Amino acid sequence: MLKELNPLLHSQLRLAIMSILMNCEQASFVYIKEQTQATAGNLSVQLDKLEAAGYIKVEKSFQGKKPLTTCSVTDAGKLAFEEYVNTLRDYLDVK
Amino acid sequence: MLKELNPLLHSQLRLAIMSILMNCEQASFVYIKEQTQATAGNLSVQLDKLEAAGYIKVEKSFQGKKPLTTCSVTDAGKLAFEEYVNTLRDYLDVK
DNA sequence: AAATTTGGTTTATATTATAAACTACTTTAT
DNA sequence: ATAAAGTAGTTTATAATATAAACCAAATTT
Repeated sequence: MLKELNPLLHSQLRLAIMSILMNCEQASFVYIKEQTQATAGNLSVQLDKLEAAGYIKVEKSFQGKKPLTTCSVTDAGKLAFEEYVNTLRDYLDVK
Repeated sequence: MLKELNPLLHSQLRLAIMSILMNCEQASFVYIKEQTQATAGNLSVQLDKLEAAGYIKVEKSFQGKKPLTTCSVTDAGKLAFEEYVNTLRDYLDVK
C-alpha cells in the first residue's frame, strides 16, 4: 500500500524551491524566482507556506538600499524532504 | 532550470493509479480502489482524466451479473510516466 | 518630476482534488 | 414478495490549492 505524499511538498513550485535549497546553503527570493520561473506573488505565497511549516527559514534584510529576502532549509525541512523522496520512490520504481 | 512536471501525473491519486498499472497488465476498478484507499467517486474522476489524456484504457464488462471495469496503461501512458519520472529525478536528486 | 524598475505582499480568481449524493442493479433477510 | 443492505460505479457540489492580477514602497532612470 502506498503511503501518503506530504501534500506540502507535493507541489511543483514548493518542490522546486526545496530542491534548490537542498543544494545550497541559502538562496535569495530573486534567485529562486529566476530559477523556478515563478511569478513573485506565487513565490511569496509558497515561501510563506514552507516557512509556516518550519521547512525553511526566511530572513529579510537590506543589500544597500534594496530589500533582500534570503531563504534556507531547516533541519525539519531536510527531514521532510528526505521522507518525501523515499515515499515517492515507491510510486516511481516500477518493478 | 527545472522542467515542468506533467500536471496530469503530478497528483497523488493519479500517480498511484499509474504506478499500479505500470506494474501489472491490467487492474480492476475495485482493486485500484482498495490499493489506493480512494473513494469511488474520486477514483472514477481521476480514471476519466487519465483516459481522456490517452494514458490508460478503460474497459467495461460484466463479471457474472456485476459490472467490471478494467484498466490498463497505454503506450502513451508508459511514455508519459517515464518522462515524468525522469523530470522528477532532477527535483529529487540532491547533489 | 514623471515613468520605470526592483522587490516584494495581498487579494481575487481559476484550477484541481475530494467528498457527498445519487443511480442501477444484486444479494440477503423477513 | 418485498424491504434492507451491499456492490460498482457516476455525477455534482464543495473544499482546497495554485496562480495571477493588482497593489505598495522605495529606488533608479529619463
